[in-house]
Amino acid sequence: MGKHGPTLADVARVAGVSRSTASNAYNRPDQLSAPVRERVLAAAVSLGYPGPDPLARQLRTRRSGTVGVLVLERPGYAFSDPAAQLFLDGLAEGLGDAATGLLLLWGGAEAGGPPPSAVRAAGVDGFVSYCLPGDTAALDAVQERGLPLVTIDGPVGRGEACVRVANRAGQAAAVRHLLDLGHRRFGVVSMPLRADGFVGLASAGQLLDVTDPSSRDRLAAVRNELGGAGIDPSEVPVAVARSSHPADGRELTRLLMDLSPRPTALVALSDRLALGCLDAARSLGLRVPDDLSVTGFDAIPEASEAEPPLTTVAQDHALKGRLSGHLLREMLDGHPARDLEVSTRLVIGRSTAPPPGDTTGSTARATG
Amino acid sequence: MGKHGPTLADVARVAGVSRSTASNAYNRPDQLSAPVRERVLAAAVSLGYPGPDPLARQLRTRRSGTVGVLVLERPGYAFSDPAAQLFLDGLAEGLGDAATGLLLLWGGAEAGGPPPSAVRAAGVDGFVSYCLPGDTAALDAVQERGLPLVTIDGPVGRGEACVRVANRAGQAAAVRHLLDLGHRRFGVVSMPLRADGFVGLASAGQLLDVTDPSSRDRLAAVRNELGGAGIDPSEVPVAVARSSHPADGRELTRLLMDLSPRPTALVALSDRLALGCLDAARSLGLRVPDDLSVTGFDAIPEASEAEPPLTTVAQDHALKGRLSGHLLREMLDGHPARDLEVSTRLVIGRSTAPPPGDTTGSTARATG
DNA sequence: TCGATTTAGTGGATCGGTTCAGAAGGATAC
DNA sequence: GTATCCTTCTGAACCGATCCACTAAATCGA
Repeated sequence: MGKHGPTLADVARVAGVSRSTASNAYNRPDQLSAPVRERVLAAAVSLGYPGPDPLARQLRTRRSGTVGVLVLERPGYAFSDPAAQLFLDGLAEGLGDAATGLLLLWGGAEAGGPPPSAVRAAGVDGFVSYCLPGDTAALDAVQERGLPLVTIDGPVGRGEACVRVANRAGQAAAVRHLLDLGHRRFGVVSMPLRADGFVGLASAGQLLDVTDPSSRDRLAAVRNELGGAGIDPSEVPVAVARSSHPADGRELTRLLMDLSPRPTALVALSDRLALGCLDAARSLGLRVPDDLSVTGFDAIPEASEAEPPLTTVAQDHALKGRLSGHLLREMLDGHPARDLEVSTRLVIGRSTAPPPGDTTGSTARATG
Repeated sequence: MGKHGPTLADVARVAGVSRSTASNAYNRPDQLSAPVRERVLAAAVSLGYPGPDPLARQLRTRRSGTVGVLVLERPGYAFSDPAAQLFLDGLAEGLGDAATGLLLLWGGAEAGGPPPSAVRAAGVDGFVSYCLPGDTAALDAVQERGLPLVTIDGPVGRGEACVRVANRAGQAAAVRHLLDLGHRRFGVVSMPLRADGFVGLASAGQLLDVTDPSSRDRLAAVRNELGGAGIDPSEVPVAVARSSHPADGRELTRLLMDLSPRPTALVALSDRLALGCLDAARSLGLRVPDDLSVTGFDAIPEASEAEPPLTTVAQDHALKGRLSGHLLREMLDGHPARDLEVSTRLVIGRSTAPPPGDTTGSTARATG
C-alpha cells in the first residue's frame, strides 16, 4: 500500500480475491456473488478506500464523463449573460448522464479565446464551443485531438455539429416590424464585429469583413430588409460596441442620436445593448417609444422587466442548450454530426411605436 | 499504431528515438538537443499526433490541472447570482496556472447537492465548495478521497480550508445603522434556513436549528444586535424564503407588511431578496425610505443601480474568489489548510431613513 | 593523459485501474 | 455417466504516458 493511499489491489488482497473481482464489485455487481461483493466492499471500508481512482479508470475506459465548455472571457463574466445561463442549464440537462461535469475553459478575446494548451490538457470526451469566433485557436486544437465538437452560434464550415439560432429570419422580423410602423431613419447598435476592440461607427470596409457569426447574420438581415424597403443600407449608421455590456449600448446611443438626420428607430443586435439604449434615451430626455423606437434580440428576462418592456426577438436559449447536449451525446455514441437551427419569435413590447410626427400608425407604409 | 490514433510510441519510432526522449521533447525541452527535438516534433506532425494524451499524463503525474467547483442547483442558475459570478472570476484568477480548467459539479438542494458519485468520478486536484450546506454528501465524498477542499461561506468544523465573510460584524453594522436612525419595529427577510423548502414566518424552533451558515450568522447578528438595543428578538418576525430569488423577497415583504404592528425597517439577509422588498414596497404604494427602510447584504452591482440605491453590506466577492484560489493552491503545494475571513463595509444608500413620524433623524436614539 | 564532470539519450518500472479469454466447479439434460 | 451449460472467479494484457537510474559520449581541468 503506497504512500498515496490504498488501491484496488490492496482491497483485493484484504478481501482475498483477484483485482478483477474487486473491480467487478464496483462496476459489474451482477458478475459476482453477493457474499463476495460484500466482502470486497467491507475490505474497502476497512482500508478507507474511496473507490476506483477516476484518472486510472478514465485512461483505461477512454471516457472521462466530462464535457469541455469553451467560452470567451472569464467564466463569471461569460455567465453574467442571462442567455448564457439558460444555455448552460439546458446543456446540463441535454447531456443528462452523458457527463457528470462540465469543464469550463476560458480565455479573453484579445488572447484569442481559451488557450489551445488548455484544450490539449483537458480530460474530456467532447467540447462545446459557446459563441466563439471562427478563428479561435482553441477550436483548431479540438479538431487536432479529433474530439466531438458542437459549436453554438459559431462559425459555419467547421465540419462539426452546430446549433444556431435563426438569426436572419429573426432579425428581419424585427426590422419589418419597425418598417410597418412607418420608420425610415434607422440606426444599428451592434456587438463587436471582430476581435479588434474597435468602438464607434463602422466603415463600409469593416462591414464587409465580419467574423462574429451572430453579428454578421443579424447585420446582414437588417441591411437586406432595409434595402428591400427601398432604404439604402449604406446610409444606415452602424455603431459597434466593444462588448455586449449595456454601458456600451448607452455610449453608442448618444453617438447615434447626435447624427443628423437623427434616427427614429434603433435596432440593437442584442438585448443587453438595447437596455443600454433605453437608459441613454432616458438620460437624453427622449421618450421611448414616442420619440425613439428600440428593438433588441434575445428576449432575456430583463428585457420584459425593462421600462418600457423591449420589443425583441425571442430565442429559446434553454432549448439551444438541450439540443447541444443531445447533439454531443449522439456524437459520443458514434453518430455523425448534425446541424440544427432553432427558430425565433418576435416579442412585441412597448419600446416600439410609429415615428414621431406620424399619426397614421401601422398603416403608414401601406398607404405611403 | 492502434485504432485510436498515434501514440507517443509511434512518434518515437518514426523519429528514431526512445519513448522517453519523445516525451522529453514535449515536457523537458532542455533535456535534449535541438535537432532531435525538431525531429520528434516533425514526426508528430507527420503522424497527426495531437500531443500527449491528457488522461494518460494525468494518471502518471497524479495531477489533472483542473479544480472541481461544487455548487447548488443547475450551474446556470447558480451563476445567475452576480456575487457568484464575481467569485468565479476571482477564483479563476487566484488559481492562476494551478488549474487550466474549472470542473462544475452541481445538484439541486432537494437532492442534497452535487451527487457524491460525480465527486468520486471527477478527475480533479482539489475542490471548492461554493455556499453548500454542511450536511452535503458531496463534501463527505471529497474528504473520503482525501482531496484538498476549500469551502466558501461554508460550514465550520469541516477540517479544511475555509474562506468566509465576516457575516456577524457586517450584519450587525447594518442593524446598528437602522437602530441609529431610530427604528424599533423590524422585520427580517431571510434566505432558506435549511434545505427543507419551507416558506413563511419561521417559528422559534426553526430559528434554533439553522444549517445554512450564512443565514445562521447573519440572523444571529440581527437578533443579538436588537437584543443589545433592548428589543426582544423573539418578537421580531423572520420571513424565510424558498430561494434567494427577488421574487421570494417580494412575496415575503407582503407577508411582513400585513403584520401589525407593521415593521418600519426590513432587514434582508441578501441583496437579491432586498431588491424584491423594494419591488413589493413600490407595488404596495409604500415609499422607500420614507415609509419603509430596507437593508441588504452583498452589495451586488444591481444594488447600487436600484431605485433607491440599497443600503447594504459590501463584501469583496472577487477577493473571496482570489483568496480561495490561493488557499487551494497552497494546499496543492502541500501546505496546511488555513481559514480566512474577509471583512465587510457598510454601504449607505438611499433605502434607509428615520422611521415615518420621526423627524429627529439620526439623533433619535441618542436623545431617546 | 587520465580521471571527473556534464550532456544526451535509453530501458524498464510504474501510475491504478478495466477487460477478456479461459479455468474451476456445480447444475442440468439426456 | 457424460456432454453441455452457466455461474463465478482469475491471470495477464493493456490504456498511454512519465520518471528514475543508468550508460555512452563529450567536455573539462590540471
